[in-house]
Amino acid sequence: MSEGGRASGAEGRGASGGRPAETGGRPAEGRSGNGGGGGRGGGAAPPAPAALAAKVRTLAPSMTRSMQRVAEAVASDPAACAALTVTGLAELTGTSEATVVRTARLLGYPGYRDLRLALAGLAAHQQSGRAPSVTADIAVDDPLPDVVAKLAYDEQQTLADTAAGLDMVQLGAAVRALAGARRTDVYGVGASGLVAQDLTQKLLRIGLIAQAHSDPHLAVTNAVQLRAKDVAIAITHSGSTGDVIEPLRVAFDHGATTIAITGRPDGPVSQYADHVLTTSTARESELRPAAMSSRTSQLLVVDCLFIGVAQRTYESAAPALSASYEALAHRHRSGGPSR
Amino acid sequence: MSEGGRASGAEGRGASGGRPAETGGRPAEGRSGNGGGGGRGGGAAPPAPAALAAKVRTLAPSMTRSMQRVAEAVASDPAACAALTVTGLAELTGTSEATVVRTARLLGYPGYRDLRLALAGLAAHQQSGRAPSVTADIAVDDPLPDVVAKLAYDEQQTLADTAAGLDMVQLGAAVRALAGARRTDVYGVGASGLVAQDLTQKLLRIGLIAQAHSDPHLAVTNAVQLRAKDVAIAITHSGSTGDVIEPLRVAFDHGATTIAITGRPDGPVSQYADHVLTTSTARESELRPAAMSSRTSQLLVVDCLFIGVAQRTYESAAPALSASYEALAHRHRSGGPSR
DNA sequence: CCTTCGCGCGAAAATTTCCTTCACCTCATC
DNA sequence: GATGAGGTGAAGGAAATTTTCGCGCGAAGG
Repeated sequence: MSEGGRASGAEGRGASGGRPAETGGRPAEGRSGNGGGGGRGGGAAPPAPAALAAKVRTLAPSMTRSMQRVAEAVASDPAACAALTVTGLAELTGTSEATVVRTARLLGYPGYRDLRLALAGLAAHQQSGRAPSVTADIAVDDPLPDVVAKLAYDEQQTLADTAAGLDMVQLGAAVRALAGARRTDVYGVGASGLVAQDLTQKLLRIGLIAQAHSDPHLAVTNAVQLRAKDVAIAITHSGSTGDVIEPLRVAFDHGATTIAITGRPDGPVSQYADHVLTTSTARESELRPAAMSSRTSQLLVVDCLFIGVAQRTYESAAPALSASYEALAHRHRSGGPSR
Repeated sequence: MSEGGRASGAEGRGASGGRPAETGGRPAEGRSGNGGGGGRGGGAAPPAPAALAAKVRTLAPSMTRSMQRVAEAVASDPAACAALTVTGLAELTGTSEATVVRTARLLGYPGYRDLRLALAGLAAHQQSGRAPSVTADIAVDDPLPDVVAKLAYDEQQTLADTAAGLDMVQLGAAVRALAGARRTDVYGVGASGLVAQDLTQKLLRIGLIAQAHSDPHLAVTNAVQLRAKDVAIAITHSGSTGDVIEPLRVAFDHGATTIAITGRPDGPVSQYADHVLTTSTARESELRPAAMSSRTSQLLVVDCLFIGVAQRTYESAAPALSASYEALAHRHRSGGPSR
């Protein structure tokens, strides 16, 4: 075979651009018959992107009986055929390997191998095509895979909504306040309490002084200590959680810069907030309380705050980050994953 | 690219005799096979439909250098790799055919042939999706709007990867265990501790008995109390957090059903886990530690668990949900401060 | 009805591609 | 510096794909 090496001739990195063999030019079109139509190098025959079924129908008349059987099998169930070897497909269609290869050639591929690749792509394409009910609410009898898909989709949606709805001016102001704060208090109860803690953990990691409060009494007690240049953040989805508003009000009255992260910017909490960051409110269903998606939204806002602050205080944040990382290293069991 | 000085430098050093737990037998044999749930024995590991990039990132740390090169090539340009034979890809990555095959195996495919097929499918998939312009890492001098966009995009990606990579068999088994549990303990420290609390809060809301532990000592103390029919869940991104593994081990030894939620399914934590739920690992950058995206991923898994359990226990969950909702209603005020 | 010819078809050889085994080499540990 | 445990690639074997070649069926002509 003069064609010799696609692979061997590759000689490496150039390969990424064009495929090895073709670029070099075929030595001699020794291949008789077949009009060379199959070769990608020679003709302008596109490997057929996804319109395979159409091609099958177009070419069907010019096919022999056996080839039609193969073509039909391929067109009707690409996924199944992609999983079969040449021998398997031959058996399935009651034909021979040679016929399968001939069919692949007729469809425009150099051989069965490439047809199979295209088939796999087509199958994947079809797979993605069907996901119609994902947008529906989660039902009690949804199978697990649907639950996962719906949840992931919903949360993605929440993220997009949040990002789109974030007021950059408010965010910027909040970041500036945080970056220059002497200390920062974060108030949140329930699910929002976890978000408050998350923010606190992050701020501590870059060397800032921050504390989260879930206990309303302690929160107020601490809020009294705040003064100008300090920052207080209240996190509440409803915007009307008294236990969180109260400490924020105290902080506000004592001259601290106050920030509210809420899904209801028109709620009571905003009264005492210098800056309001709005989280998105996703539709809720019985199985999926609002708290669930609000958490996702809140966390994104918190992350944005964190990154923003880290950027502005990069000089001190970077060392602090690595320091906290180092400090934790030994907590990971040695003998762990080898690599 | 992310591997410069990979985080795991910490874990690397110890490596005293511990094979990655993947295939290794469990320390305590003779436990129920649990309906073939165990994925390790060569169970029905899904060959990964389109979540290949995620899988690469998940498994990259447990790969050798050469394999990482192959994996990276595959992940960065699936289309090009799909066009290459085993020899071609070996040359492209400067490795040997054996290494390519080994990598394919590690990614969950029987051999390179099947990886190649999946690659073709992935390529077709990417073809349809637009190339997002915000894939770059977050830089120190990024303006705030870019930060928000990138963060949101990254987290969306993380969600998609997680959903795609979740093993439904394991998830189903975990849900069943939780739904039938007498009590549930959840272990997590640091950022994962917040996720543990989140899960606990949710389970409590539907009337289950659950408790989160961040204190390793208390966690172990509690783990001793567990017995068959109880469930213990460990949440750790690294898969090698001793403070979390220890209580899980104790629970495991006492006969409880154990579940691990980790980004490193090959890590030590899996040794003591009846069911392993894998979270996705996003690429990390200096400003965006891995802990950040792992949290998103973990939360999705936790949400899936929650919904799954709520479905299975709907009769009791629904009333419990509304009851807890009612109980909190008065905490939200419409006007001024109360109390 | 028989012969001749063309052509579709498949079995098996030829070849490429993929997988496995084994020995070498590197690196880490003692 | 010795020792051992993998990572790594080269070569050989297995499986796939592609090509070759001849059989058999049906049609046209004798």
